[in-house]
Parts: sequence; C-alpha cells; structure tokens
Amino acid sequence: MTLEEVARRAGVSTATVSRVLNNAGVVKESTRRKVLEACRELRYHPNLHARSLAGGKSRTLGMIVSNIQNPFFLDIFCSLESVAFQHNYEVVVEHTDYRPTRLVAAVRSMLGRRVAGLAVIVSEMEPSLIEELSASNIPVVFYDVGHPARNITNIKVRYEKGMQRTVEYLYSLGHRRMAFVGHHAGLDPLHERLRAFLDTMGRYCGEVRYTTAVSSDSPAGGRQAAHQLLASGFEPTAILCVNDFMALGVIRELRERGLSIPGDVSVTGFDNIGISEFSCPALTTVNIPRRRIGEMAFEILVQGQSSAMNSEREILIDPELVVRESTGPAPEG
Amino acid sequence: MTLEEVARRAGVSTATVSRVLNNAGVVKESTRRKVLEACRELRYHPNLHARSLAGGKSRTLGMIVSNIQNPFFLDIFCSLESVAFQHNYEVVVEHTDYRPTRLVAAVRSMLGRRVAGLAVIVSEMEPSLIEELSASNIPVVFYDVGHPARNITNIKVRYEKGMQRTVEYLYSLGHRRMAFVGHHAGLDPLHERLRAFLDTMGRYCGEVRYTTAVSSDSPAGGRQAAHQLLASGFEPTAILCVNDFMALGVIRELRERGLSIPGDVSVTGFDNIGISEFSCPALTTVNIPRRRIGEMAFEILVQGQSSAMNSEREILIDPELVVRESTGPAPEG
DNA sequence: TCCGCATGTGCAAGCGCTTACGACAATTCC
DNA sequence: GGAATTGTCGTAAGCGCTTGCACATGCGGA
Repeated sequence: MTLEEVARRAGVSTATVSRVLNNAGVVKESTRRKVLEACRELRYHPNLHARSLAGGKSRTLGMIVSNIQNPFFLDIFCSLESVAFQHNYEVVVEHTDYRPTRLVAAVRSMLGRRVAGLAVIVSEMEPSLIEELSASNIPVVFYDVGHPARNITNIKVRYEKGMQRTVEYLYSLGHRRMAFVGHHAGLDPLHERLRAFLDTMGRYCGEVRYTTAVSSDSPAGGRQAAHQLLASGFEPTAILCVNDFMALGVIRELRERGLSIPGDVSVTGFDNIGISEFSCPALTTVNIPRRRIGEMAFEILVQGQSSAMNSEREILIDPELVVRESTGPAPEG
Repeated sequence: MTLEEVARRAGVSTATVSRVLNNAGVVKESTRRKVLEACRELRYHPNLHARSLAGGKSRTLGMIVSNIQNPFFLDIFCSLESVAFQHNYEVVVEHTDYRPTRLVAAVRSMLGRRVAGLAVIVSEMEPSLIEELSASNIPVVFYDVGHPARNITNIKVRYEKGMQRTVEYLYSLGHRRMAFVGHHAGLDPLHERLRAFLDTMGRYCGEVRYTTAVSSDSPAGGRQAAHQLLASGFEPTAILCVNDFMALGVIRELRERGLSIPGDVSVTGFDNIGISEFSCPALTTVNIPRRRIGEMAFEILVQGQSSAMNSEREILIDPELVVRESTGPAPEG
C-alpha cells in the first residue's frame, strides 16, 4: 500500500493525499473525505521511514539507559515518554547493560535514526562519545556522565551530599560499623558514589569501621553482596546501598539470617524508587526526583533548542534524605 | 553527512560505500579501508530511514504492552529484546496504559514502521485490530487477547487453572473468607481472571464468603484496594491478587494495619515477578514463564515465518502455584 | 469584458540509501 | 594470442514520501 495507490483510488494526486494526511495546505472538504475514505478501504498505513526521509525532520527522541529493569531508569523513561507523548513526540529507548560498547552502538543507532534529541542516562562511558555527539549537532542531555558542551546539557546529582547526609544521620544514631553495597565499581559514576562513601568515612577516621561489597544491579545482586559482606566476618550495624534496587536484596538476605531491620542492622538505599515505600520495612533512602529529571530532559531537548544549544549548561540536583523504617538506633555493644 | 559525501571523499561510488558498509559484494581490501577511513573522518552515520526504505526489509520487531512499569510486561520485553539482540534484531516497545485507543495508535505506528513482526502483550482490546493486523500480513503474536488467524499466533495462559489451584490450596488451609483484588475489570482478559475467581468460588457455594475490589495496576493501587476492602467491614482471611505488582501494595496496607501475614491474612499474587521473592513475606504466587514467552514470541515472529504463517496456532501455558511465605493456615474462628 | 486574486490541485524534484546490471581490467585457458 | 573468465567497481533506477512551484479554476470589482 503506497500513497500512489491511495491517490489513484481517490482520483487525486499523491500530493493531495499527503496534504490530507498531514493537515497541511488547503484541501477541499469533499476531496479530503474521498482521500480518507480511500485510506480506510485500502488499510493504508503511511511508511514512516519514507516520511522522515522525505520530511527531513523528526519527532522522535532517543533515550539510552544502563539497566531498564532498574525502576530508577524506567521511571525517568516513563516520565520523559509521558511529556513527550503530550507534545506529540515519541521516544525510543535502548539499554546498555552497563557496557560501554553497547553504549557506543546505541548512540550510533540513535544518530542513525536521526532523533530530534538524545537523553543518555547511563553510568558507563566512552570518552570519544562526547566529541561524536557534540559534532552531531543534535541536542543531547547527559545524566551523571559526560560534561557540558555546545549542544550538551548535563544533569548531575550531588551524590556526595546525599551520601554525607545519610552517613551523618546514621552516625548520629550511634552506628560505628558501616558497609557499602554497590555494583560495577569500575564505572565512573558508580565509583564516584563509592568514593563519596569512602571520603565521608575518612572524616570519621578511627571512629568508624567500614567495608564495601559489589555485585550486580538487581535485588539478587544486593542479596549476594550482603551475603558476601556477612560471610567476611565483619558485622556492620548499617549497610548503605548504592541504590534501592539492590537494597531490596540486602534486606532480604538480612531477614533470611534472622537479623531484624532496623533492630540489628539499618539499611539505606538511594533513588527513592516507588517500591522502596512498599518494601518491608519501608526503605530509608535518598530521593532523586526522577519525574522532574524526565521533564527537564524533554524541555532541554525540545524546547530549549535555541536557548540551550549555545550554552554549556550543567544542572545540579540536591538529593534529600527520606527517613522511613529501615533505619534506627544502632544496637547496643 | 551522506553516502555520497563519503563516496566522494573516498574517491569511489556510492555503491561501493554501501557495499562495504553492508559487507555485501566483494570489495578490494584497499578500497574497503579507504571507505572506512572516510566514514570515520566524516563521522558518518548511515540514515536508517533511508536504509530501510531502500532496502525494503526490516530487522525491527515491535512490541506493545499495557503497562511497562509492571515488571510482568517489562520482563517479557527484556526477554524478547535479549534474544532479538542476539540475532541482530532490535525491538521497539510502546505502551498503552490499558487504553484501547492508545493500542490502536500503537499498532498503526508499528505498521508504519514496517516492523518485521509484532508482539501484542496487552489486556485491552479493539475488535477491529484482528482484522487490520491479519490484513497487514506481518507475523503477529498476541498474548491473552485476540484469536489465531492466518498470520496471528496466540499465546494463552490458563488463568482458571492457576486461580483454581490457588483457591483450592487456600481452602485446604482452612480459609473460608476470601477476597479478590484486581484492576480494570472492564477489560476482557482481566475480567476473565475475576470470572475465574468467581467461578471457582461458585463451586464452594455457601461454604465460602467472598468479595472483590478493583483499583489501578500498581502497588499503590493494590494498597488502595486493600484499604477499600477492609473498610467495607468484610474480614477476609485470604486475599488473592490479580498480579504480584498489586499484591505488594496489599501486603503493605495489611501490615500498616497491624495485621500479620500470613498469621491473620494470607495473600497471593500472580505472575511470579522477580521482586515477589524479595517482598516480605515472600509472595505465594502463580508462575508465568515470562522468559519463555519472550523467547517463543521471537521464534514465532522471526523463525517460524514460513511454518507459522499459515497455521492458526494457539499456544497454551499451564501456570504453576509457587508457595512461599505469604500464605498459611487460616486463623482460628 | 477583462484583470487580479484567492483557493485547490498536480508535477516533479528530491530525501539517502540499496541493488540489479553492465563496464572494464586483470587473469586464465586452450 | 585471442577468447572466456573472474574480480571490482560505477551507473542509474527505484524505495514511498514531502513540498516548492506552476497551473487551473471561480469570484468580485473596475
């Protein structure tokens, strides 16, 4: 089914059909109806590839995330998708599983699609990408990785702040043995979180003992990390997790071992994903405004084109501690 | 950046550039290198729209789901995406929020993309779609909704079986007051689950009292449904949820009210999503093999083209009860 | 009656790519 | 040594759509 067949059927030219389908130009009501009728009869579906090729412009945004199974990323996607949908844009998403090679492939794929803008919400990085994207001339927003450039806006969360607040809070509750659970420590932004933990710990030098464990980004990974942590003989009174997703698994493992939360061990997460409120006990965590990040991304990519295109912007977000049930005073002794 | 510019730069024709980029035809090693070099220098990214328009064939699969935030759907997507990726296919996903109009739009969008195959994993339906998709001539797999046709394969789960097993199990534990928590009861497949509950209940006529509640498909929805259930004065000893996602919220609400699970109330879910194991207590649920469904979908769409295209297939899946910690003997009295 | 101007359509040139098909060299064979 | 291969590459015709431009009407006013 092509435009031409529809045109023939309706007894008009392809130009007219195109105009009807795009509400462009002025078309007599009677011919418009004829055309629409023909479309229906022929079950015509315009070829979107041809359309974007001929049209040259795109109403598609691209989004790349590290792990779409982690609600943190999924929420940002849904938020972006939601505003995009309202503005008659669509967004295609790709995920990288934290692998730089897949990230590069995903970016190329997005550029090949000629997206109108690209949001890169990942934790891994490939230095050459910045240059490649900057040269591509499409608006780009990075989260966490990368730095601002002509067409690149950066959204950054002050993890150190969140981490610091968490640690101080726990310290004030009497915790002196802490552990950090993370994943993919080799990747920059994730390593940064671990650094934030270590740095903060450094300030309590001598007073607080601590250790770290890494596994994969999932509840199962969190569980494994907790297992490994406890197997080491170290008995933390508080475990800080790099994100809520893993914290779920940590909690599970602790409970399995008969440890009460927060009675024996306090647990904190990061992100404040939806289910963190439904876990048991409800998770103390650090909020990252995912909804707002998605909305900001849209504005930057679509509306801020003129304004943002020539201003190397960086947006900083201050995360806030959300105290719920998974933390409490350190146990005696 | 176009093929032509690359060709000019490399001192060859566009045909040759195309050939090296697609590993098609035989190209002398030296010219191949020249071309690749030119691509790199010019930061050339082939226009995928032009490619698929000219090529005519597509290595893209489409997938439509009702609620991508529900891990059930997300898991199937990830499974499909994973096998697709291994076979050098890509999959674009769209979600409908359980709205038939969005479903129709999504299908049209997918047809416009000229996907090589389409998986429709939704709970809402629009009758005309079957005909439209059947006429489209691309391989389609439906989950739950729709019926088999020339190019349409149907994957169906015997919910009644799962429901029946759950109810029998609970009955054997002494439960005589049960409730069902669902969402979007107006939609066929979801209503079917409710029907399965009611039908099974009917067989215990007189012996078992029961009621139902509906809300939205999310933990928050589950919570609200539980709230509404308990506010009605009815005191179930077991609550069966239409899926695990909502069950999380139900559990939360019960705990909030000081009810112990399963001491006071047993709770069951459906789907066996990953976090159902990490909830607390771990959820008794009915397993639906999402991984396998994703893999089957791929085979049907891509590999089974010749075989499946002309055989109106329907695949039935028997779900199994997975007993964990959220269910137990009914309380005395 | 003729001109000017909306208003509706059609023509045709692309958009950037793939892919027959054929041209041309460099081999190879008898 | 000439013909038949074989290996490389260029030419050009689309793929299905958008869109600038020209053209054909019908109208009112001079």
